[in-house]
Amino acid sequence: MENAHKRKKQPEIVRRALLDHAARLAAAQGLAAVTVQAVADAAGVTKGGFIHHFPSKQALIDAVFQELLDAIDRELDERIAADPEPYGSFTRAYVEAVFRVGVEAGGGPWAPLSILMLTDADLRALWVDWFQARFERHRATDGDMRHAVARLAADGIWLADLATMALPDRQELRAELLEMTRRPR
Amino acid sequence: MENAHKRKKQPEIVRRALLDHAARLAAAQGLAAVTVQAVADAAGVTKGGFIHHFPSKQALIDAVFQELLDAIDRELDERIAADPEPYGSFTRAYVEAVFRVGVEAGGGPWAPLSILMLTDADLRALWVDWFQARFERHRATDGDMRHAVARLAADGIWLADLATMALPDRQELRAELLEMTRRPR
DNA sequence: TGAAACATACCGTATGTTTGGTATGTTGAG
DNA sequence: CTCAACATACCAAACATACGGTATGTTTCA
Repeated sequence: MENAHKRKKQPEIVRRALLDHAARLAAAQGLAAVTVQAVADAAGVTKGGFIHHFPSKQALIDAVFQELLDAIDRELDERIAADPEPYGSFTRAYVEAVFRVGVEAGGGPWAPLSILMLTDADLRALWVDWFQARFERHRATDGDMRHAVARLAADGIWLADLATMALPDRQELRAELLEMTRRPR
Repeated sequence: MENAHKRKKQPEIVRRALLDHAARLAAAQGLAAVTVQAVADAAGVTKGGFIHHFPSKQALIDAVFQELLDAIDRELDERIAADPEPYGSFTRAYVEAVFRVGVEAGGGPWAPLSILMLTDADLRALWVDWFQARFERHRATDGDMRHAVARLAADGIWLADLATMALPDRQELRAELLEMTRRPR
């Protein structure tokens, strides 16, 4: 993507590249590595070009975060819709989504999102708001203490993944957490 | 602590202040806010004074991290020693230590330690090593999957605390996790 | 008096942002 | 249809700031 000056203009492509590379950089090397210069370089654009698409660095970060949040939102919706049993369906979707990360190459939306929210206090607040609102919708089916424990453990898992910490057998762990979402007999 | 130049010199006090304020800053505003200047100011000292006690910023960060790790290590030892039942004692200590944070004012060692290890990759590695070694000592009593789940949930809890996320009734949650550390009947 | 415990002044660098310009696309009046 | 007027999409450079670190001076204490 060299010399954008003399090529056909493709603002959507550039904008997308900026968002993607920012997320990638954050996941790979932390938020500190997400500098305007680095992102611009990765997207094949100068700092000026960067600032044309996003008025500030924070604006880009916010946009990335919002996109990731939306992606997770959609993923949860899909999983819940595909689940025949309403009871605990939200928690199951949450757990499954987290476990998907370890499998996927890019790590899905979770990896960069984790980094961002752990580093930036404002984004953390956004995450909290999002989760509260989301959980409110599922309180009837996922309000049990066991569900809360399962989700908290899931959080612990992506935290462990983030730190590349060794974990007990993933499949067994996954089964255990999913079992907690079922109605106790 | 103004004008350290003309007051009685108290190196231990200053050194302590540097460590404490660094931890406090990290917990409150992230590792990015822990600049040499900010820490020095908070401790009522100039950059020169800072550098006299710690040869570099990283040296301070490392010292803070090591101190927090030691503090947690001791806390776990004490709790385990006071626990009459060996089975699951490490996990119980871990869970209880995490729950103490929400109660304590400063947030205990966990808050700053979390921020540090989540932001700094090298410190993360140190944490992982520490935990591996620590866990190895307790594999016999705390090797069950239920123990792992309880600890992961505990991690999720201090993460929630970090983000000041609302949680279900803490006492009930604590009881649930502790129950998971007991021998299944 | 000498060393420890600071303070002051300064440097190089990296970063986010601003500015001023240029090339490309779009639109609407005649 | 066309061409002037405008808007969009960039580039290149300069700028201001904040950072970590160094070098050197000054005060206090044993």
